[in-house]
Amino acid sequence: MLQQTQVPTALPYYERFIKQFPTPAALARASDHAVLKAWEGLGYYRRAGNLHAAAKAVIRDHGGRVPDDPKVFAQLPGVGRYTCGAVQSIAFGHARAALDGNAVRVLARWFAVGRPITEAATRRRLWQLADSLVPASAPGDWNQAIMELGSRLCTPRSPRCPLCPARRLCAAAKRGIQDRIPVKRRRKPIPHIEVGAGIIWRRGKVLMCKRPAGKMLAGLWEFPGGKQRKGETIRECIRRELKEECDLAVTVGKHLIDVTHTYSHLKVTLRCYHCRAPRGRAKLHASAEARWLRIDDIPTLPLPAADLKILQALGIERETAVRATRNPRGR
DNA sequence: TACACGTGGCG
DNA sequence: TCGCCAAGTGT
Repeated sequence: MLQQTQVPTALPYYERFIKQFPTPAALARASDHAVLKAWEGLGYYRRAGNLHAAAKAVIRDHGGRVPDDPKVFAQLPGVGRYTCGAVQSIAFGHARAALDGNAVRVLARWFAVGRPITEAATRRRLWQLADSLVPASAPGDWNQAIMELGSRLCTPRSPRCPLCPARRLCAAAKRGIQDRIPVKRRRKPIPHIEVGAGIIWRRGKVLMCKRPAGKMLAGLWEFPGGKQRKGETIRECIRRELKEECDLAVTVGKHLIDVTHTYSHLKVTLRCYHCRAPRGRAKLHASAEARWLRIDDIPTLPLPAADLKILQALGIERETAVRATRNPRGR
C-alpha cells in the first residue's frame, strides 16, 4: 500500500484491509472482487493483485509464513528492491537498505549528488550509499528514520535544515545547495482526452462493464463508453462505443455531468449522458463482463475514482427528484 | 531503458 | 489551475 502512496493516505485502507484479511491465509482465499473492492480508491490497482498473488504463494510455497530470507521474499510478486529491504529490515532485522523517494532525496543531499536521480548510474550509486549506511543493529529503525527525515524535514521544497539532526553531515547544506538537489528532469506533459460515457437504462437498471485485464484499471467496473474521435460529437461517440463494445443500440438522452479526472499519465474528461437501450443482449467485445444493476447495487462493485464521482452525481440527482416529489414546490 | 500505472495533497 | 510528489514495480 505504501508503494508511491503517502502514509496518511494508506493508513485507513490498511486498517480496514487487515481487519478483513487478518492473515495470509484469509487473503489467499478471498475473491479477486473482494480484494479489489477493499483497494478501491487507493490507486495502482495492480498492487492489490500482486499482494493477493503473494498471499497465495506464501500459503502454497512457504507454509503460510512470510519468508524471512530476503532472497526468497524478493521473489514474491510486487516485491521489488525497496519493499524487500523495508520488510526484511523492519520485520526481521536484516541489514538491508530501503531506498524510497524520501531516502533518495536525503542521500542525494547528504552526499551532494549532482547527477540527475533518474539516471541508472545515479540510482546505483544511491543504492550503494544506502547499503553502506545501514547498521547491523536495528536496521529497520535506521531505514524508517531516513525515510521519516525525508518526509518531515528534508522535504522536496523548503527543507528545514536548521532542525535537521544530520545538518553537520550534509554536503548539500554545507554548500547551501540543498534547494538544487536532487537534480531531476522535467516530466513530459500528459495528454488530455475526451471520453463519452453512458448511464444506460433498462427497466430501472443500469449497465456496468468490467475493465479488461492488462489495461488501466483492470478488473474495476465502469459506466461504459470510450474515447471521442475527431469530427465526432459526444453523442455519436457514445452510440458508437456502445455498439462496438457491447453491441447495444442506445438512444442518448439527457446530460448528467462532466467529470475531469487526472491519472498518472493521462487526463480525461468524462462526458456523461443518460441513455436508453430498450432491447438487445449486451454482448462483450473489449469489455470482459457486463451487468445490469440497480443503482443501489453499484456500490458493491469496485469502481475507479472517476466513476465514483458519476455515481455520486446519480445519487444526488435522485435525491433531488425524491425531494421534489415529496414537496412539489421545492424549497 | 523508458514507460505505464491512481489518487490526493500541496505550494 | 498546474506541476510536483508520494515508504515503486513490472514490462
